Amino acid sequence: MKQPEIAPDETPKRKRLSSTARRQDFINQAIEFFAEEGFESSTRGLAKKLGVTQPLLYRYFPSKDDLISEVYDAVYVNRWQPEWEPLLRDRTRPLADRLNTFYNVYTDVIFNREWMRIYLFSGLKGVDINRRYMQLVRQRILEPILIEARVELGLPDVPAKDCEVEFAWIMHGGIFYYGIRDLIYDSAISTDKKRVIEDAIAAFMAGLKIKLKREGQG
Amino acid sequence: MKQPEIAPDETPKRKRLSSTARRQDFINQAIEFFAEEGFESSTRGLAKKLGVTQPLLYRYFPSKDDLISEVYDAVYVNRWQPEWEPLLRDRTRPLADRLNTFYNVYTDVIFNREWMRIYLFSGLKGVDINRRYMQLVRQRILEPILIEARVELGLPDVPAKDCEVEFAWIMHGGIFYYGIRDLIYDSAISTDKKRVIEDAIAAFMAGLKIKLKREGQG
DNA sequence: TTTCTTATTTATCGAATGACAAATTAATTT
DNA sequence: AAATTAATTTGTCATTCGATAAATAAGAAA
Repeated sequence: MKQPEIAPDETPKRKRLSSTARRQDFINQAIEFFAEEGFESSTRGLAKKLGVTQPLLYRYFPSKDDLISEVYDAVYVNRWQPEWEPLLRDRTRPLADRLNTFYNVYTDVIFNREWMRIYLFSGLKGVDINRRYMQLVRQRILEPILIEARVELGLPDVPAKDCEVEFAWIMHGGIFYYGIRDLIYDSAISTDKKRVIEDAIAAFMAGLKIKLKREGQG
Repeated sequence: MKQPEIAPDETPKRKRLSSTARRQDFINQAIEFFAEEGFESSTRGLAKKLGVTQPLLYRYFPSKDDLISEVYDAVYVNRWQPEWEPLLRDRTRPLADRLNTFYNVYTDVIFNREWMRIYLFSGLKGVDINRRYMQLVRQRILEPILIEARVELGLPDVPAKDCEVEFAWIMHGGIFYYGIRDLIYDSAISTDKKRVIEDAIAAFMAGLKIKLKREGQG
């Protein structure tokens, strides 16, 4: 099939974007690209996806690693919502309700192929941003939850013990791993996220109640 | 510094191993190597670790991918212990006891850096052996557990519902994610694995009891 | 229009990669 | 000891990689 010579304007002109717009576009598409192909994938492959030549990337980022750092920031830092934290501390609602709301909105953000794969790839690379992210989860999510639980059970308002944090991690990790099964392995059975979260939280609350009261006695 | 000419025997002679021994050694060290460096790492890097030249690898494996397949088999297939399954079905013991024993011995096998990293790397590559492994866990571990739970609670012995399997996955995933935090992210708090497992199982059993009885009524 | 700036491409470099062929050397067989 | 077999190394090739320098072209300023 010959290309009909109708439109002489069809010659692909170079698009020129403003520096900042182009840069942001590069980062956004780099997230998709590296999430799918891994960080070891080539800058040429990324350039192809972007529809530009490979050296152009180096006009915007000094090196591949610098670009990757920006990808981390865009995924880990920018998508964290500060309103999650007060939500968990809203004592006008039962804690179980708050937890359900939180984990539904939280997983709305992180349960997508991009986020999950970037998280796993960067974790395997040993980048310290992952460790910092887990500290964030611990301090801003899990420890507040444990304090709220004590308060709701009428127990003294003391900081959470390590083994309690570990217990909260089990619930959090269980929910997280559901996302991995769904988005990385395509192996989730139920697609009813809300229901899965509900059951996970119910078990956590039941288990925590027993655990805290037993500790209170011993 | 000159090398002192004391020992003329010191000249590094080539070691010659039997074909099968060499092959097995290659696979074992390839597990370590790829677990640490990722499957994208070079065959030259592996050869250096092995103390041989890179082309020798091609005497034993037709291609890099073939070697990687053998690594999968060695990790996923060979380390699975068939005795785990009857252990879960031993009705002379309370189910909670059986679960504790099982998860302690199971995690003795999979909670090591090699296993965990190979699992995550291959999962991200989308190799189907991961999906098959998860099916194995579901059919040989989780579904049997759910049947045993029904029996112990005096409920009718019917196959597990999807949402029950999902609930069992939450516990399993919670324990699994504890391993990831410990071995991949160095972020586990408690190193008392036994205790963490105990709490996870207690919450699961408490939650399941409620869940099954409620289902039995509705 | 002409000049100037800068976004983008072309061309290329040196290093690293998977893979193969041929030469070498150790062990086994005769 | 000589001959044969097989394990291992040396040498190399074609690609691909991240990165840089120089050339080109689009848009803004004059």
